[in-house]
Amino acid sequence: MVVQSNSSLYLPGMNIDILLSLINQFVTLDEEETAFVESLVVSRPCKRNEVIAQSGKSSRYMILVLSGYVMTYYTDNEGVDHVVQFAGSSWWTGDQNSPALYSTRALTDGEIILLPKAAQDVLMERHIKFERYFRHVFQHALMRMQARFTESHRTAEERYLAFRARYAALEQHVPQKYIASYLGITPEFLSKVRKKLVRP
Amino acid sequence: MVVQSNSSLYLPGMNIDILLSLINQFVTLDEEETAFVESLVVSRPCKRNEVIAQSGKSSRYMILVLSGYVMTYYTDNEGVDHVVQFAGSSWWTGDQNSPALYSTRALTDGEIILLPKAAQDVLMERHIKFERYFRHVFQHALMRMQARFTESHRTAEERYLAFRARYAALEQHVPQKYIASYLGITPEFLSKVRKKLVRP
DNA sequence: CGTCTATTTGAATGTACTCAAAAGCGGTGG
DNA sequence: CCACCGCTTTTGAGTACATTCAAATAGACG
Repeated sequence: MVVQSNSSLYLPGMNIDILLSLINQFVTLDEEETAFVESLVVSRPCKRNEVIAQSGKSSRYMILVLSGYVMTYYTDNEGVDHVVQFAGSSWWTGDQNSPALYSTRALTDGEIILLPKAAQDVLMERHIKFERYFRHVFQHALMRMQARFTESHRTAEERYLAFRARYAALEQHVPQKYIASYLGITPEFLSKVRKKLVRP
Repeated sequence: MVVQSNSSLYLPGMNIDILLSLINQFVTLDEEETAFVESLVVSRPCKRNEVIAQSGKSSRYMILVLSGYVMTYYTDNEGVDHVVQFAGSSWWTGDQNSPALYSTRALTDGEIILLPKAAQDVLMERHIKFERYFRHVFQHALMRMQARFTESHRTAEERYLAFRARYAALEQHVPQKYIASYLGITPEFLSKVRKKLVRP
C-alpha cells in the first residue's frame, strides 16, 4: 500500500546538510567541526500554526528554516501581535534577548533546525569558524533590520509594494492580517490599500 | 600668555585607553594584540557640525565616541535627513553597508576614534578576540535596533517620553529638530507634543 | 454543511503632516 | 554693547494618512 501525502518526506540525516552548506559558504569546516555542530543541533519537522519558540521563556534558540515559512513576532501590552520577520528556506530567525521578547510560529508545514542558545555559545567558544560565521549572521541581520527601520518611514502603500516585490513567494502562504502586521498597519487598511492598487 | 578654552585638552596617548578598556571588559588582550589595535585606529578631535563620515563613500569606519555627541543619519530621496542613532561617550556607531548608507556628524565638540572598515576586517582575521568582541558589538546593536523598531509602533508622545527617560543628557546638546527626526516626526509636531505635555 | 475566522466595506475619528507666518535665540560684526 | 542676520522653534489652519468600530461577505476547515 502506498501512503499519499503532500508533505515532504522527513529524512533526518539529509537536513543538517543545508546548515553545513550555509556555513561552508562562509568558512570551511573540517571533519571534527562538522561532527561538533551536528552533535549540537536538532532538526525536526514543524506543523502549520505550531509555536516553535515562545516569548518570555528562558529557553532561546537560533532557528534555521529548511522548508516552509515561519514568522517571528512580539505581543504588545494590549495583547496585539506585531510581526518582526518572516523567514523561508535557508533563513535564520530567533531572538537574542533573555528572556526572549519574540515568539516564532510556523506559517506552513515545514522543517527547521533548532540551535539552542547555550549550544551556540559553546560552538563559538570552541571554534573560531563558528564565531566568524555568526558574527557574519548578526552583522547582516543588523543591516536588514536597519533597512526595515528605514522603510517604516515610507507610506503603507509603498511598503506594501516593496514587500510584494521582495517576498512574492510568501504572499501565497501568509494570511493578509500577518502581512498587515509586518507592514505596521491594520488588516482593514491593508485591504483598502490593495483595493486602491487594483482600481485607483 | 594663557590661552583660555572650554574644549578639553587633546592628549593623543590617553584616548586609546578608553577603547582598550571597552574591549577588555569582554575579552583580555595581551601585549601584542594591544599594540596591534593601537596601530590600526586613529584618535582625533572633532568639531560641532563636522561631518565625520559621509554616505555614498566607499571609505567606511566604525566610530567610537570618546567625548561629546554624534548622530548617524541617512538622507532620503526628497533630501530629508533621518536620524538613525545618537551616540555619546563609549558608544560605537557607523555603517556596515558598502557603499555607506549613513553619514555621521558631530553634534558637539568632542573626540572620536576611527577604525577603518578594512582595519576592522584585519583585526578580526588576525585575532579571535577581536572577532569575538565585534560579534558581541553587532549582536547588541541588533538588539537595540530591534527595540527601536518595536518602539516605532507607539505614538509620538510615548516615543518622546521614552527618549527623554533614556537620553536625558543628550537633550541639552541636540537641537529639537534632530530629536524630532530621531523620533520619526516633524519638528512642528514635536513642538506641539512638548506643549501638550507642559499644559495638557 | 455549518461554524469560525479572515477579508471587505463604510462612516466617523484621530494622529501626524504641510504650509505659512510669527516669535525666539545665538552668534557676529560694527 | 547693541543691532542685525540666519536658523530654530512655536503657533494655527487646513489636509492626508491610517485607525476604530460595526456590519456584511467570503473562505477555510473540520
